[in-house]
Amino acid sequence: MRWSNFFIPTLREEPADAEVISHKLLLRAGFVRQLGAGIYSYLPLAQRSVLKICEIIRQEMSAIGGQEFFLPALHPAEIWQESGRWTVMGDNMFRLKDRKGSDYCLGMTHEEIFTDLARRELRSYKQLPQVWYQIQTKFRDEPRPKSGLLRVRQFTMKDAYTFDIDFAGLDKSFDDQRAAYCKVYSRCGLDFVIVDADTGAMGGSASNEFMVYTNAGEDLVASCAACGYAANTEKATSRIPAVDDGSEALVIEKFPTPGVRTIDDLVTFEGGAAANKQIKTLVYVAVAENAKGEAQTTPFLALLRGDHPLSDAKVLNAAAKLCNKEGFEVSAVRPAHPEEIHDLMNAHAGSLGAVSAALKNAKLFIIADEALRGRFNMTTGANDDDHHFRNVSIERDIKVTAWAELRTVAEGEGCPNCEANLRLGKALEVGHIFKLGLKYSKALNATVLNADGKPTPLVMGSYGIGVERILAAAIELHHDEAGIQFPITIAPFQIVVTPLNVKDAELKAAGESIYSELLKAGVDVLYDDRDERPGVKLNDADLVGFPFQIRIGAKKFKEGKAEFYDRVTRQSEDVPLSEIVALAAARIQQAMQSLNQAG
RNA sequence: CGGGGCGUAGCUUAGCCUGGUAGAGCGCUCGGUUUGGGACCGAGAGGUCGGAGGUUCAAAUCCUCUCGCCCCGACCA
Repeated sequence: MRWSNFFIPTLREEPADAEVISHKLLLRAGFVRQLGAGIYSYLPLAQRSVLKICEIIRQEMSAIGGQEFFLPALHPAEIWQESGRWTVMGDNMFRLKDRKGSDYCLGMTHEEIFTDLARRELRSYKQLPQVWYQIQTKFRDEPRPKSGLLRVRQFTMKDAYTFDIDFAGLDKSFDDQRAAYCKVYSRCGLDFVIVDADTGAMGGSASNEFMVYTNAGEDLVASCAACGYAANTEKATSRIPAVDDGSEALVIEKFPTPGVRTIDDLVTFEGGAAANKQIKTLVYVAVAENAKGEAQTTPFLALLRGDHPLSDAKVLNAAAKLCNKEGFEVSAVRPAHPEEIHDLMNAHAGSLGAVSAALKNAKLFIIADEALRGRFNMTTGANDDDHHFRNVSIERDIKVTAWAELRTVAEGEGCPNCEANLRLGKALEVGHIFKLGLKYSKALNATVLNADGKPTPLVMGSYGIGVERILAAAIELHHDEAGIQFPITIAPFQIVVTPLNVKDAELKAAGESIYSELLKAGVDVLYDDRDERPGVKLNDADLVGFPFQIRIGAKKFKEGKAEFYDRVTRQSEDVPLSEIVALAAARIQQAMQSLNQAG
């Protein structure tokens, strides 16, 4: 490919609309252009990378017996109504009508369509297992598209579905997919962690998310490099050192704390207490709804160690267990309003506490964090403005309704499964695999005859990879101030050959010859034959992120040499012209192998 | 859906408060010089100021409505 005829509209200036790095670089390096919110056109460079990612996926799917399909993106409503997800998917589903007024949608996933095919065509357990997949465009009407290719309304997904006769078969299929996913991400140059995840609207018994640590991510993940533990912070737990409370529980004592409103205030207050010796008392309200949409609220207290942050997700779970009433289900929790707090507690935020003797309402639910279990000689509010208690002994002085994990884990705390420490950070979901079980086969009545001749529902799994997210995540992970540093397996080209001045006939001829020899050697090469200044060509090449460059300049050429440049180290080495093609081919092969054999 | 911001040439933007000829840099075209990290000289092309309505002698500028985009939150297989 010759650069002069290849469409690479690089931008010198940063596009105003882009925020995250991958978005900026994809625009600047000429990979994508935006058509609308969350809708992007992939230009030739992006398409080349996407196709390479797809090819890696295909290889790994084939390796575990996957068969590629191509199913419709346009679906009649009936099949979604049959599974019940026509309503479950709500506003996230793009819907439309045909000329006759019949309802259709654009597929946001393909469980229904694959299951429909399976129920029509699969007859016998002897045909199982089946591993079916496709690489398809998905449509989701995201409430808030953002961050370039990271959260969009139209995107490419590899979605696979497995059909087994029993759950043991599903376990095997799931493990195969999981292993294949590890290979796919490793080959694409992504560091990832696997977390246990909620099955959400997909249903089913187990699921894993494949996450890449990047600040552009939307989830907070805690993980342990030593043992592989990883969890969303909505679920993650950790080991923390015990706090020494002294040898014996002292007598509880009320004392004045004028002006003290916060944990920090009390730390510095004369006669106060360290944050980890305080009990933080938060007033929350659980909101429950019944099927008619009627709402009920239940106030409760959440207790935490003074220096521990509350996890919204964890407190919601804990409250849901406690506050569900006949026909009502807790759907949300919120902090109580200041008036509500005063009505409940007789004091304002800053002087609140859960000590039974000072509680206005003795029946108030109290959920305490596990980190407080067994603690004594602690300090907390007295439910009397400007007063606190010291020497509070949790089990003696507070009537805890329920103990629960309420706190959010923090960077560097101990892994719950081993002796190492947790890493905490924002992460991006690049894949999600589910053990669906019987959910869809039952809903759609997809059965085969088992060995006893009885109809048995198919046991299913479903497995998704966000293709463009791999591209964007690779850029988030691999870039510098000059541009992208592509993992060679998914780079649009493996190498660019750059004569620094094409008006110099000798340089041009050398470039042409190296280019054609690399082509002959099977290298994926771009030839920069543009009549541009050297600075433009070199900056463009760094921006686009080709892993290697061969630079042919007048000075070195006179010595019979050209330069072999490595995008990551940004170092070049002088190589005799007669050897440079062989060297480049060897380096490229080496780089490809080291990624392809990773994981 | 709540909060905030922004729509002016292909890109980045000034002008808007205080109404009066729409400007710059980059990019683009032509000619010349130049060629190792986004050159220089000269000449040029390119703008319904997101859209509609209103106020006014006069609207990019003020008012109303509307569409679109970005960010934060809610939401999110």
